[in-house]
Amino acid sequence: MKRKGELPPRERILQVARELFYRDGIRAVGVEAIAAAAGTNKMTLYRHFASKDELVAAYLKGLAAEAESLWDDARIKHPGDAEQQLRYLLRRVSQFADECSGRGCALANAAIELPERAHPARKVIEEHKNRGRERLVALCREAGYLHPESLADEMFLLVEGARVSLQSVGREGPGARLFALAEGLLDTAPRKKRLKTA
Amino acid sequence: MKRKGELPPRERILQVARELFYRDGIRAVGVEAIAAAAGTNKMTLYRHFASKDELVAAYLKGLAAEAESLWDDARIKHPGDAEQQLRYLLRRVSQFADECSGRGCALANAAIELPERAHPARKVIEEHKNRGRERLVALCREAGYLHPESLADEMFLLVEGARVSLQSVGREGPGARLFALAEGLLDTAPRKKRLKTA
DNA sequence: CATCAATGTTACTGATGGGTAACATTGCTT
DNA sequence: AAGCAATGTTACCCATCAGTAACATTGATG
Repeated sequence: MKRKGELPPRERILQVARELFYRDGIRAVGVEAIAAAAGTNKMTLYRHFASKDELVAAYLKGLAAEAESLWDDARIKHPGDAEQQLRYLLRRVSQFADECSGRGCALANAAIELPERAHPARKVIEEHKNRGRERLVALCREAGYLHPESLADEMFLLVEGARVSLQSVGREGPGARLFALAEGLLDTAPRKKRLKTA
Repeated sequence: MKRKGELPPRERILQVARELFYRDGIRAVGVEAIAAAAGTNKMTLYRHFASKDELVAAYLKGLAAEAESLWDDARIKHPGDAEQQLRYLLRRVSQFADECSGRGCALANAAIELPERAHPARKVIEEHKNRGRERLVALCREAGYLHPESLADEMFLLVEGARVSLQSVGREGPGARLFALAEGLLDTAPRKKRLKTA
């Protein structure tokens, strides 16, 4: 049944999982619905994923990888300029918040839906968020800010808050100010004195 | 079966719902489990709540009411002093974030678990969060800040971000800085010139 | 053409979940 | 004691869901 021009079932399943898990919630979507929407069936799904939990973990891992490629984009667009990289990331994240249909961050949502410490998805989520925080601190430091950890955490909280609040106060809520607020931070946060290296 | 000294079944159910829904998630907890943990049974539960969805709405309404009593506390403790009220609220919220077992805001979590626009819980959540935002703006204005909406939204995002990030980066993460960051905001945000009224 | 791996199909299990019916019990009130 | 409302008990119905077994089909490769 392999029609040319079509992705293999595993990829189709992951793609559909992205849409359905994100839109309706992980617990609200059954594996059968995913298989059907992917043009395949439960049996094939279970040949590629050991369990629903593993499918969820794979789904989140794909999202995390994609999100982390943003950092590479930033480095490529503004090589050597940490502050511009920060602003670039900020722009992209704000833009996403504006387009994401009000469901916020899929990783954060999954963490809320799956509180069991042992769930395979939790490791993916925690590692992703922690890496993001560390990278943010590193960029803030590289950009010469005086208190990089504090500034990075503030931006982190603003971004997380903007995405989660989409669901309760909507796109017109406080999240709409994310870009302006965070850029204000970058503008006014204290920096090291620029010592002329020449 | 009404033993003296015990709360009536409705209250016991709501209390148990608070614990279980919050700890394990709404979709993860069945009504039967709640009834049993409340020392009663499904039939009695359904005599007090038309459906699980209504029980969820009632559970969240209770939480919202309790959270909103914080504003009254603040007004009583610091009457006429909007800035001190803000700092008081901030302290209480930070303290909660430190003690809440890492599951963050039950209202925000519920919004993530229940994306259906028609769910009776959504109205409770949205109204609660919007009221909170409005009250925050009002307090910031009353405290004489120059840009009350902007300042209020920034605090709102920090608080929401701190609570949601508990689940992915833990209590030692960026959320641990919530109090310091938000107080810094109150310290440095621009205010109207204090015109002597005397 | 023969083989073999990947996929499809159907049907099933066992568990759980929301919700209800019918009837028994309790305890307060008069 | 009688009555009544709230509660308890048991047994259901029906849907859904994760996961599996057994078997049929396809398609590319040799």
